[in-house]
Amino acid sequence: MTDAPKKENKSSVVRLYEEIKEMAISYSFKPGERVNEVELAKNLGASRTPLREALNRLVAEGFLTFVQGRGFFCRELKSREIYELYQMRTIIEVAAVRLACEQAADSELQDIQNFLDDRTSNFTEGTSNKELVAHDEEFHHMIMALTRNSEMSRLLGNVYDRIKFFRWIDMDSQHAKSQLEHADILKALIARDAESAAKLMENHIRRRLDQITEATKEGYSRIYMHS
Amino acid sequence: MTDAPKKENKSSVVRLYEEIKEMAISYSFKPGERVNEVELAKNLGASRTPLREALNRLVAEGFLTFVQGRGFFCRELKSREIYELYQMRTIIEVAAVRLACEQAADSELQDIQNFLDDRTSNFTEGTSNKELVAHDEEFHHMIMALTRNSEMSRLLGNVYDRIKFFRWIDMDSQHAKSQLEHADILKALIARDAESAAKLMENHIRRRLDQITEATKEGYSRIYMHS
DNA sequence: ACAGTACAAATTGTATACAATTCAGGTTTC
DNA sequence: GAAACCTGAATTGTATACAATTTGTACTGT
Repeated sequence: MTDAPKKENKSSVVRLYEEIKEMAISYSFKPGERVNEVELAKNLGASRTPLREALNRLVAEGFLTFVQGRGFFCRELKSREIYELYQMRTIIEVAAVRLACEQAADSELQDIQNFLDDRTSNFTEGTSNKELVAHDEEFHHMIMALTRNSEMSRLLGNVYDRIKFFRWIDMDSQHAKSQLEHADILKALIARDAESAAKLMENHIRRRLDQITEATKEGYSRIYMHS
Repeated sequence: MTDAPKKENKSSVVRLYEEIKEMAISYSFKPGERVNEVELAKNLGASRTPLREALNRLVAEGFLTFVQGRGFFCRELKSREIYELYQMRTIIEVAAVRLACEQAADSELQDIQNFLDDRTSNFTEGTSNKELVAHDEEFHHMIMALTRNSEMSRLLGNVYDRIKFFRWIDMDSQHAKSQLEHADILKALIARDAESAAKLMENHIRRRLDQITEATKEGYSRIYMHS
């Protein structure tokens, strides 16, 4: 029996939170744009009360900003913020891969190996960027799970969501190299070589950051980028 | 003149958020206890609408939990969660002190030196635990600020708030040793010795965690502690 | 032209009403 | 005696009403 037939009793707030979060991740709101509450409430089929509760959560998570008396706004596209988030991501994941090296069971590493093998064979030309990013993310989340630190996992999820838009743009010609790097990181983990696993992870992420800054400078999303 | 007569520009939501956050930090709500919305709203002089908006923010920040149809609850006192937060704190701060070593201006390090000197001379027997913790926190925030990473600063603030209750309990006989360790960390920073600064910071925090786990095991707050 | 102003429209801020759900208790049933 | 089951009270979930504030715009005087 699967999860399907269960009575769907998600509250409005949770549903709205998830839907609006998706919109924020993909920049359905334009950067800096004010969120019109009555309009959004009507579009999502709810009233302003649960809507504002959801918006307040998203403010706390860094997807929106809030100005007293003026309302909720989409976060800006600041390259500084992207940089900071990538720096944070690096720090967390490098530490995570070190912890994983000590704590992971052999079988867990084997699971990740299987996951990678499975995907490389199933890859086709038609795979979308979003799917590639999702796959990439899953690898990193699997490593993170080995730390047994749910707070850090949650944090990493938040960071990933906030930079996802840029990863979608950037994933074009990177997934092949990226997959090789994943394999290398895992190899170091299986060899229980924390030092080189950490180094590989650091370079892996730094390279992505370099690409992003390059891409934004070259105008991939110049329509949006402000500073 | 005190706070009363000035036109209070802050919205209800922001005021409620701050007040309830203080209550959550200090466990004015008992662990696991449900937050009664009408009662709390009455006590804080507002209606349920802005109250719930504030509560939703605090859920997103990890101070409260939310269960569909049952309402908002004070977070539990799980030693596992404390451990995870301390581990996260260690990772962030060790990385921060490394970054600070590269990036800080000499004058900024001198400022921190002055801050420490100032406080050691101003310390008296009557200083409360809360003040000592606040002073301790400020040192760490000053180091963090040297990374120029506002996202990491914000995160560290959240982590500190969530473990503050335990630091209050635990600060009793530690501040003297703690201050010496702060001086050592700063010395390593001034010498631009990232490796030893990182090592000192790691030990500094690990020792606190050891004390906390010890303290909780010995029953400092057995009234509260669940698992 | 342009800064300032007045005023209407749009929008946010908050209280309240009521529906939906959960909870507490006593009662019945086995 | 314990589990299942009612039923009214308490509590949460959400829509709506209206007050407070902000915004857009036409108008005014210089």
